[in-house]
Formats: sequence, structure tokens, C-alpha cells
Amino acid sequence: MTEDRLIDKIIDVSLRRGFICPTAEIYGGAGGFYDYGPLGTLLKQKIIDYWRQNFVLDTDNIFEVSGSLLMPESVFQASGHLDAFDDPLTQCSVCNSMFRTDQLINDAANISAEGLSIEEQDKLIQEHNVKCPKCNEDLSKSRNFNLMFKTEIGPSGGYAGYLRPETAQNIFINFKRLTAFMRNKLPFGIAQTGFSFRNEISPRNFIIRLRQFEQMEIEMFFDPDDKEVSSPFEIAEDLKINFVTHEMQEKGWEKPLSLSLQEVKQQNLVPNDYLLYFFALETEMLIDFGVKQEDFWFRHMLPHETPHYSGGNFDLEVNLSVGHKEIIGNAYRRDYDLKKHSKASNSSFTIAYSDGRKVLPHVVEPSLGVDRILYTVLEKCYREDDRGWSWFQFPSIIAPLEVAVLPLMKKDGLANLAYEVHRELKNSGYISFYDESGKIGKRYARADEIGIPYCITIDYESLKDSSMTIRDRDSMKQIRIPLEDLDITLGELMDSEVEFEEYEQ
RNA sequence: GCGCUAAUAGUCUAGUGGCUAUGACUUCGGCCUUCCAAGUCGACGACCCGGGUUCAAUUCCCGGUUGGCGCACCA
Repeated sequence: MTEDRLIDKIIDVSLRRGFICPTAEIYGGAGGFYDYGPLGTLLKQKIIDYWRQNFVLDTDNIFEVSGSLLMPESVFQASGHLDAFDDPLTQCSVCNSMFRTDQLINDAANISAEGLSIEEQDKLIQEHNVKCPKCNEDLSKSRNFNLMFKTEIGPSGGYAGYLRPETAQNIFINFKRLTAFMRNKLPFGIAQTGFSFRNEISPRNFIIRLRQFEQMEIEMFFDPDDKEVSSPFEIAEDLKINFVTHEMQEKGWEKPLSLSLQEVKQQNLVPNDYLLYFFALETEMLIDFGVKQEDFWFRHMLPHETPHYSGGNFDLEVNLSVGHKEIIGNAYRRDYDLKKHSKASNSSFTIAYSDGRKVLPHVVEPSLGVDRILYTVLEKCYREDDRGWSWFQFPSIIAPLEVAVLPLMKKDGLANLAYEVHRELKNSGYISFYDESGKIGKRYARADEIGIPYCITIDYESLKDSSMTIRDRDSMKQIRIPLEDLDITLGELMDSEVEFEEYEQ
């Protein structure tokens, strides 16, 4: 058991306790698709709620929208996804290795095959006698592999549609409506959460690489001449973040730099201050979710890792048991998307100032992977002892179930009173769970395993004076409080306004 | 997508060309029980899918699906 990899333990408890399971499992499943069960859904909802509150609602100039998952081909023609996601692949006839045709041509003949048709590319392979780089044998005819899911809209069949490969495009194509709503004033942000789809060649690692995944994104539009954030966006200059520069990657690095946002700014490590604004929110979010700061960093992506139009991409990477994984991408997309859609749709996306100056906004995009963040939380909150028992040390703010109400025993009216308390907690808005089966110790363990932070126990003293105990998951200690204080005390504990130890006397 | 490998209750696992396919834990019900999974009685629950060989396939063969590892891919 202890030899198991951490991810296997996470999968095991996910299946057993209703967090996550494979989609269509009884029919053999489908690679890259997972369903969220009761606890997984609650946990995911809490993650999204946190993002909505802290990234969107707490800021004046950011609003959330909700766009279609399926959109017509013209959108992706304009966005570039149809070309960029459509890779011609060729295969060696002997060793069966797969290669991207355009890259082979580029490597072997030093010709850019970008934009050429698949037939033209195969012709170039023949003309230049390009062979398999591994075993020098003949290559098969190329075939296209498109990472987007295609379907048809309507009954006639002539109107192609695609599932969106990122949430962002909804926002760019609605830009005129959105600027009107924002009364043509920069800066502003448009947020969106929802599913995106990519037909990945090889999904791996549970919910780390999925074919259907959920994103939380903001497109932050600003005047490119105005690199510093303006009100109401303020930067927590003293906040320290972990950062990996281009230079460090060239030399080889072991530990990221710990820099204050002010230092990052002074050293010109990022192209604009909006990135810093989101670095701060992302760092605070992960810490609030129970991830230690030493376990994640922002890495300035190398030029070959970013699209040509990027003004700089900064991945938030986490040190997970399955390797260093990107769970958040911060992309400075400049005006690439607006420019493309403006041209393709023949509409103007510029914003005019009163002095007559016109500007096409630039955009910074913090793109948060919900599933990857959720997996990170599961892994970083997972605890086990030498008996092999495990539990999740979820911070209250994301615990799927917030409180369990347990009668010490079922008999003597303890169960009835406990159930009443449970109903009252539900009425007060807590996500409360009632459990009366078996023994009290077993029920504590069951509650711990799924990370319930507090258990309310109803005992014989409760029958006399309506008092009850609150048990803290992490210390296993208990305090006794009167019924009338339960709501407030629990609320203070959940909000971390008061530490559990302070209630002990 | 390629190569290697695996697939038996919710989880982990034993085993077999042939009666009714092990065991543990979990779950549910009962008894016991005045605070941290270990007492007791009982119950539910499985051979990944399709084809082939065979009198008979969970077992052997072929194909597929899914997972793991490696390669490739990841604008």
C-alpha cells in the first residue's frame, strides 16, 4: 500500500468516496473523460465559487459571461485554430513512429511547410527523399489530425461546427457588445467558466490531461500604451511569488527565485502589470486552498513554447507526484485575437478616446484549469498515517462537506436530537452531513477521510443542557458549546476568524 | 497513435477448460457500545467488451476498450 504512487491513492479514494469516476465506466469507459461524483462536484463548485468571488465579483471592472460550447467553423477559421490544431502526421513504415510532416520537411530540407496542403507536403517529402529520422526507412502518406471535435449544425449537413477548444473565443467574438456594455472604457475584464474540448492524442494521468476539461478564464483588455495597472486594479507589491526566468532556464535551475511583485516589476521580468495583478490572485488562491508556496512557481515560457503572437506566457507550475504540471497559464495575447476576428468579420474593435485617438486593446489571459487545480488540491491535502489510514486536510473554504453531525449513540434519543441539529445547520446554510451508523470512532474516521473539517457530537450531556461538542479534524480535539452558539462558532471557525485552539480552555 | 504490460464485487485480492468462483476491507440491517475505523450475527455485491476454438471459456486464441510505463504529441 505504501509503495503505491500518490496518484493511485488519490484515484482510489476518488472512486470509493464519490469524488471522480471514469465516464461511461460500465461500457468500458472513454479515454480522457471523467465524471464528477457528489463530493467531487461539491469540491469543484467551491473552487469555482472562490474564483468567482476573488477574481470577478471583488473587482469593479470584471464581469462574467457564459458562451456557447459549440460554434460554427468561421469562428475557428478566423481564430487560427482550424489551421493550428490541424497537424499532418506521417508514420514510419518500419518502426511505426509518428512525426509531424511539416517538422520533418523543415528539419530535412530547411523549407517551411506551414500552410501547405497535405498533398503538397507529401510531395515535398518525396522530392527531398525525407526518411524516418530514427531508422531511415520510408514514410507513409500523411493524414490530418485535428485536435478539435467536429460536428454538423442543423439537418442539412452543410454547416460545420466545432466544440470550442478554449473558452476565450466566445469573448473575442462578442467584443463589440461587451465594449458597449462596458461603455467603451478600458481597462475591463470579461470572465468565463465552462467546458472546453480537445481531442488529445494521448490523455494521461487521471484528470490532468482530459479531452473535456473545465476552464476559468478572464480576458483582461487594456490600452497597450498603458502598461501599468490603473484603478481599480491594485497590485500587492510586497507579496512574494516564486519565479523562473528565461535566463535561469538556459543555465539550468533547481529552485525558483522568491521575488516580491515590486521586484519582478523593477527587473522588467513581465511585459505589463496586469500579469502581476493576476499572479497575486493566483498565488493567494493556491495558498488558501492548502497548497504550500514552495510547491508552485511562475515560469516564463521559452520562445519555442509559445505562439508567435504571444507577448509572453507565464505558466503556474506545481510540483506534483506525476511531475511538474502546468495548472494555470497566463498569456499575454496582445491584440492577436481581436485583430483576426476584426479582419475576418469585417468589423471594428477599436476603442475611441475623446481626443480622437483610437486603440485596439491588448489582452492578458489568466486561464485556470479547474480539473488540474482540483487534482492539485486532492494531492496536496492528502494525509496518511503509519496505519495506512488516510484523510484530506481540506481548508474549510473548499471542504466539500463542511460539518458532520453525529449522535454518540443511536439510542436514548441522542439520534433524534442530533438529526434536529443537523437540520438546523442546513437551514443556516451549512453543507451538513448526518451519520448515525456504527460506532462513533468509525464515523469520525469516515468524516476525516473525505476531509470534513468539523464534527458535532451529541452526547448524554446534550440531553441535559443542549450543549454539544465540536471536534476539530486536524487536532482531533473537542470543545463544548451551548446550542445557541453553534451557528456563530462554526461560522468563525469556517472563516478562520478564530483558531480552534483559542476556544480551548 | 506505436511498443511493452495489465484487467475478477465499491476497493484490494485468490483461483480454475467443468458442481453454487476465494478471502479481506467497505456498504446495508440487527445486537453490543457513554468519544476516535479492530466485538458479534446476517445480507447485498464481480470474472472489461465482441468474436473464435471446444461438448463446455472467467481461463486458450484473435480483435477492441480502458489503465500503467516508454516513445511521439501537447497551437
